[in-house]
Amino acid sequence: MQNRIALVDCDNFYVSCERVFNPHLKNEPVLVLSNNDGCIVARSQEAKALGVPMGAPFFQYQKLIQDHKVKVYSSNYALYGDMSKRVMETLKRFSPKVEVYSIDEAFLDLSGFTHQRLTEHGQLIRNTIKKHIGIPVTIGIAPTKVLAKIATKIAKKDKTLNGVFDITIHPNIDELLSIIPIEDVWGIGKQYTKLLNSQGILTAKDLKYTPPKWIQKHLTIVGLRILKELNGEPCIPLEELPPPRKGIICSRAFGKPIETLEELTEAISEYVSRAAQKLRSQNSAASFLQVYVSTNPFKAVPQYINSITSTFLTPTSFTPELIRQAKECVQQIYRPGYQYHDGGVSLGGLTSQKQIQISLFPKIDTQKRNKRTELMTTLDKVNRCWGRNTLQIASQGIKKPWKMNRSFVSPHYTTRWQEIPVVRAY
DNA sequence: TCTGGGGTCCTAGGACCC
DNA sequence: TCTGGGGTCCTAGGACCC
Repeated sequence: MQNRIALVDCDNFYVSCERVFNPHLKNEPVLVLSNNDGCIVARSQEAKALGVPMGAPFFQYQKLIQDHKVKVYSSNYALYGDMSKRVMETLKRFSPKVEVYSIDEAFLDLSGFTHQRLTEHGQLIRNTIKKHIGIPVTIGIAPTKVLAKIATKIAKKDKTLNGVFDITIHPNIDELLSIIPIEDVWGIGKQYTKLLNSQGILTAKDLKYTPPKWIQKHLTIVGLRILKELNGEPCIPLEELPPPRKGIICSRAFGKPIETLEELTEAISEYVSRAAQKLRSQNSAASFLQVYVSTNPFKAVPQYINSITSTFLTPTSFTPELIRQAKECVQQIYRPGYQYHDGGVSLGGLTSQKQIQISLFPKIDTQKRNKRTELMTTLDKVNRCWGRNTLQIASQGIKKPWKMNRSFVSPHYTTRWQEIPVVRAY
């Protein structure tokens, strides 16, 4: 059976999510910003056409934004995450094997559909997502993931394709590959582009015919897989069930610089609490925790960056215990006289909550642990239902002056009862 | 004033073991 | 006089992704 993979890629996903609930944004230039309104992370076609680059600092484009009346939004991950979930659920109707690759992309196994016209099937998927969720998508179909990525790229560029491109119906794939610059190939980043270009390898086609030995030597086995996939040989399997995360990070710039130990402790406690919740949601426990802090490298102030790791005797997912240990780290790491700009917590050495090594005094231990588990389960349930931090640990603070800035955030249309859009008939 | 956040995988090299 | 070799585990660093 021939291998057929479809990559379904949401167009300008964050912008599209905002547009679903605010039709006035249609055909207008729209931007979505990163946390703290720092960088531009999503752009509508109209904004791209104005020359706003991906990842650019927001403040550098203020003038252009005003001049062209560009609509700007802070990131609203609650909304995007929920919309993503809906898209993915709908996709699962079209193939029994779906890999949710990122918030806005999924690979579908369409190998069983080869007798059908896959382009038509793709159109059906596209129309259904648009109709049911309101999100526009582009679909690329190919024998391998790397080629499906390229097919999607082509479908985005060539408007006559109507958002769906099956690369296998093209009579000459090499011809297509010869106009794809090497840096547009999935898995080839900046450094590899530099290296490959220095060898005269400029396009996807060039890479396809480079000696595999040379590629493996310089681009490791990862590069070799890309080469094989370009040749139509599947090497990167579809993963339906994502394996549990091996580490969990919560790090973020503070809404304003922090100078006191108290505020730093609060902010780090908050980050720990969020990381712990992610940890429990995948039923893991952490065996060590790392705290890091840093000053603002873009500012002419005394610089200080430091991190510290602390391990647990028994892996844990109990927020108070994680926070207690993190607080000790903060105390060790904190130096007065600096303006702390950002900080983070990472949880590592993750093990399954069920496989935690039982201590020498199981009776006491098990009892205590069960109570803690119950407490955390309840806390997560309450917060899921009533909003984050309905229940929280005292050291996370109340006022939170360091909280991130989101000046242009849209309502949580789909995840908060109070913010559901209201339609009025006049 | 304002410059993102969260992940993965691979390799090389050192420590250690038998 | 002659001083091995293979395996595993861990970590740091470097590449990549969205």
